[in-house]
Amino acid sequence: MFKKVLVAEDLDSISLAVIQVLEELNVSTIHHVKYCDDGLIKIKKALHENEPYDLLISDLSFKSDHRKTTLSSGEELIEAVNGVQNNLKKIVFSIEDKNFRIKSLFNDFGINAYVSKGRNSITELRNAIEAVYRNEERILSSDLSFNFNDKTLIEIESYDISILKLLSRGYILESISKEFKELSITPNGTSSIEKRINKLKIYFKANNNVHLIAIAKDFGLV
Amino acid sequence: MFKKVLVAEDLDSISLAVIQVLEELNVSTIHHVKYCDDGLIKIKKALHENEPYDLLISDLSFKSDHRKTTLSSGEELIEAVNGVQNNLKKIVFSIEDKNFRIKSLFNDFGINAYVSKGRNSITELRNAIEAVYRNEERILSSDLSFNFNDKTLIEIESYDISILKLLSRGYILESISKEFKELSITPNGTSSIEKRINKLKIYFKANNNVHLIAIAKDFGLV
DNA sequence: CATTTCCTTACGGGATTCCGTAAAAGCATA
DNA sequence: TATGCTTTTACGGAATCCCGTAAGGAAATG
Repeated sequence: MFKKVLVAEDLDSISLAVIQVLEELNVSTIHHVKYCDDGLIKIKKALHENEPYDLLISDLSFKSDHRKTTLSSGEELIEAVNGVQNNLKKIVFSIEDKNFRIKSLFNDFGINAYVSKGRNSITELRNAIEAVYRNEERILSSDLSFNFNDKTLIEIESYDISILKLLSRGYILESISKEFKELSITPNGTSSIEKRINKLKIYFKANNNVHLIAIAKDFGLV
Repeated sequence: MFKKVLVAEDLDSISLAVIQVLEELNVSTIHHVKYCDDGLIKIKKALHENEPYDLLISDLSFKSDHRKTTLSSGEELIEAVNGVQNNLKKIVFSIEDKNFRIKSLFNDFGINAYVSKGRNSITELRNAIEAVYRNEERILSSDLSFNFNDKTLIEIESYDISILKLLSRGYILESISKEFKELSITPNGTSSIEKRINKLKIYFKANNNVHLIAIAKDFGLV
């Protein structure tokens, strides 16, 4: 079994359970951080001292409070970690259940398992840890199990997200066009952006922009 | 201390911690349900058998899964419970941190304490339970502590929420007007609704309807 | 009962979205 | 360079939103 594991989870009520699982699995060194920044520091330090972690179990969303942070989400933490310790195994343990985001975690962030917090997540988490230890890939807790080849949501790219983001901040077409020109994002004609929004509306079956943003918010795209 | 407590919480990783707190406080009978419906049944049954619960600790949001449910949120559970056992003490333990919703829990649902899930929530929860037992009122975990007299968000009433809900579902002004007429919600002229939306836009500093809905989503109003 | 005030509804013009068509530009191929 | 294909941009009319003004109606006041 893993020897040294780091848990990144802000809610104390949850980290308690995670640590308990790790103890039951006889992990000898279990560390826990409540902020992403602390997680990165610990990983760097361990690496520097030649006692690197075997596994990272991280949440995705972290509450913001008085403390100023550089890394504010699990994604950011994982991205940073990938830059310093490539071989570290990664399990994400989160409430998120949107295919789009989960797929991106496997494809873009190279995580090894995703466990969704739910009614039986403690067992699911234990299973996932054991499976990752056996070097299995792309482990998904059983309440999710979607098809990785399904292209439905994967097609939405960062360009679309940028549009949705600006829309949700009250920009009108012309302002979006202007902003895109400044950021050298193409295409940036109002007409092209309009067409793209139209595609999104068809895709998400939205009646109008207001509806579209409401849906995008529900999907966690913005 | 309380003798008989019911915990309504779907995430097993969290209920574990809650139950642990209750055990430490020497609560002799601790029951736990993962669905709101089960919670109501248990409370009714206990009442019927003349062994009612002293305290309910409930989450607000419950994941939906294969199982069909009548009550789908903590609010609905509490509302139902208020109808059958008025003297039951109620603590809400949730991640929610929007003043609007929390105030409504105290004012409209008569809860005794609100503890927000966070980095020190286990201690907060323990304190809240003890305070409720001492008959203290309106207990709030320390990371929130807002002013109850602050009228900023309390002014937004169900009429506004109805408008925002329909907007977020893609309705245009005219459709909202028609819908309101059918439901006998007044005022229902397109012009009045328009004016109300305008007020909301000023209030939330929104540039347009799209922006407004994005903000409303962020605030958890819809 | 007349007057005032507030709330609701109606109307209108400009801005923006919505949606289709067409021109212009970029790109590959021969 | 010429040709065809695709992507991007431009344009225009209808629908809807946006925002101010005003008319109509109900409740409050004297």
